Amino acid sequence: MKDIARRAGVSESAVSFALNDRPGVSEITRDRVRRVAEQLGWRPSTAARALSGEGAATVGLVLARPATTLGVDSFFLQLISGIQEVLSERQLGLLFQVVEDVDAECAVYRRWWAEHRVDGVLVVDPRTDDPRPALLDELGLPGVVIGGLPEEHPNLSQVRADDTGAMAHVVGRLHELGHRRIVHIAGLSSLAHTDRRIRSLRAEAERRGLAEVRSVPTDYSDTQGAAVTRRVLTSGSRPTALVYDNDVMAAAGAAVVTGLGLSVPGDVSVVSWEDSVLCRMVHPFLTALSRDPVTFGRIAAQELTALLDGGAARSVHVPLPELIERESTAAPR
Amino acid sequence: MKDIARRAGVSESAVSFALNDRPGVSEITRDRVRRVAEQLGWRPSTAARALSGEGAATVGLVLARPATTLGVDSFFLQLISGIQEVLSERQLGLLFQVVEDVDAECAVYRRWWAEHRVDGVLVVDPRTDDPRPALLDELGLPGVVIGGLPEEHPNLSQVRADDTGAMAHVVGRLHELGHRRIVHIAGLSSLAHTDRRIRSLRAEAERRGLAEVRSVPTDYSDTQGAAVTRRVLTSGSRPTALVYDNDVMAAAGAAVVTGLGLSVPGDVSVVSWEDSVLCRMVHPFLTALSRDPVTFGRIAAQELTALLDGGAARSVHVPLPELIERESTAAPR
DNA sequence: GCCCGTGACTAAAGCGCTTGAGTTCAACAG
DNA sequence: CTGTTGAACTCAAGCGCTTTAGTCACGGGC
Repeated sequence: MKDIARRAGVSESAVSFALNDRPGVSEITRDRVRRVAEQLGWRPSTAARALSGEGAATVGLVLARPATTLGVDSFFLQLISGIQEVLSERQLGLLFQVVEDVDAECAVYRRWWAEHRVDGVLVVDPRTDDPRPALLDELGLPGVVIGGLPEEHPNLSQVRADDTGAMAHVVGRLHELGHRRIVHIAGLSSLAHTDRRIRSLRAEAERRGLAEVRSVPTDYSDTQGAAVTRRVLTSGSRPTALVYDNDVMAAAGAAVVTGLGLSVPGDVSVVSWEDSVLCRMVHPFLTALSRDPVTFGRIAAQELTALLDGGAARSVHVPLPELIERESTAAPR
Repeated sequence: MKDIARRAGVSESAVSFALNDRPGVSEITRDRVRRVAEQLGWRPSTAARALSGEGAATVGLVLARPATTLGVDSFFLQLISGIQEVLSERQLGLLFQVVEDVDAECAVYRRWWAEHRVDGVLVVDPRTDDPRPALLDELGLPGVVIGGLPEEHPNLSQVRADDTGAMAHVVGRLHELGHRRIVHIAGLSSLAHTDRRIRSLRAEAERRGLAEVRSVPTDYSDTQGAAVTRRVLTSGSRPTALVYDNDVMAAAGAAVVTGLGLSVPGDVSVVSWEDSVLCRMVHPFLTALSRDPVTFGRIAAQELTALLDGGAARSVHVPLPELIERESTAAPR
């Protein structure tokens, strides 16, 4: 900037004003300064900016998952890609970290905030009893929760997926087909959306007078998905429809169904709460709820930038996922 | 730091020395300062550090892929998780960005470096004719290439996968089983490792006197994997073994094989150059090369920190992937 | 002709840390 | 007892930018 000032024949402050579209310089000087800056290939040093109170021009995202559980998930990279679309428009960086558990995640937030590394964070995988909102409050760190907590929160924005609506839709469709015994092979019970889905299922079943409907939580792995499937199909009165909380379990589960000599969808219908190549890769092709993680990310990032611009926290909803009916659902025989 | 200095009764510089394990303070003052700092919950401001010449304590990683191609890939999150293990030990942040293409990637490097946002970068998906090494050279930006370029490079470290060895192993095993007509359904031909695998295949086939062996490049998608599989199986003399450059294509391909009324592995053996849940989810289970992306990332991050510490650039190799033989490979009928 | 207001621009402090050039003082050799 | 050394510590500048409190000149109203 000193160079620019010299070459443009003005003071450093004038350069700062000119380059930041602040009043205090005439249009013609502004232009001159801009040209010189361009010519010199000047870029603001984020460090200096951050130091003089502007914030770090960076948002943080930490993913709390053991290394082994990673990579089952196509959801995340797409989410991030949506986030980036918005962030890069505003020249915001994304500081990313993966850690083992929520405690470590909290520690990361503390550190980032103390070191002035981020201006705000995107919180994923909200939990039923989540320590993070309180922490962000305590720190005063702006954040948006991707997925939605059970309650509203005065300082955090939330991007909510309508799990209740989606569940009602799925159950409705299955009921319509004639299913009355449905088992929901759920994900981690510590996650808020798992809990939400389980409750919604119960509520919807009640509303429709379906007695034999229940949820079984798992860890999302193909192994548990398969194990639970085997168990529910071989004990008690057999369900005619299975709803899986992700694609991997659905695929593994469908394989178990056929392995037991039953047919999909003849004997058992299968629905995956996540669409991916996998659903079109196993036979029969799996009926799936298709969410749009890219849009999800985009919205979340927008909310965060709004928050950083001083906007008030709020809750927004992403569009209801669409149920793509493929070959794995039909009326029960 | 001013506060710490005051409370500990020393100058700010003494505090700096004490906290950074630099000589110039007695052990007893150092301890005192440390205690006060601890008590005050002090954390260095990265911005200030960066500004006074210390670097940004951050490394960059940009992924150049169109949004749609993302998420097919379990490789990346695992890679990143390995990277993080090493980075977080050293309190280094990871600045992450996904962009559409390599040009955009180059622009990001320029910006990051000009803005002093990163100290070094991890370069993924090296290409046959890659503009990035030259750029990093021009900028003087330290980098390590994950995957390995065709040639060595004076300033960039490389973490190389032994594609040649792996290919030799796969072909050797198939030959041993009695296969003589092998088709390699490769990935993007612009990627260096694709080229390497194609060459290795040719070389190994020549060495073993196998005439009917070839590679067909694709875009890694299940669609192209399926299409190419159909083509090679229905035209000319039918291969007895197919080697796919990723798991998604292998699974899609295997489905096509059975769809054509052929049996896996009776008529056609299938090998996937990537292991994942998917390989144990389709029937028959797929024989796969099992790499370890976490280790890969860990090694890459280590090389980068070495480089940042002033070490010389060098090439290291990751362990040879293991061929996990499942149900999709056998002697041809 | 004087005063004030205003728009254009400058001077200088400050953000939190590092660092090289001092300063002080105790210990020790001569 | 003096001179020297070196360890322990302080001073102050500087990193690149923002920002507040100016300065300065010009024009218009009285």
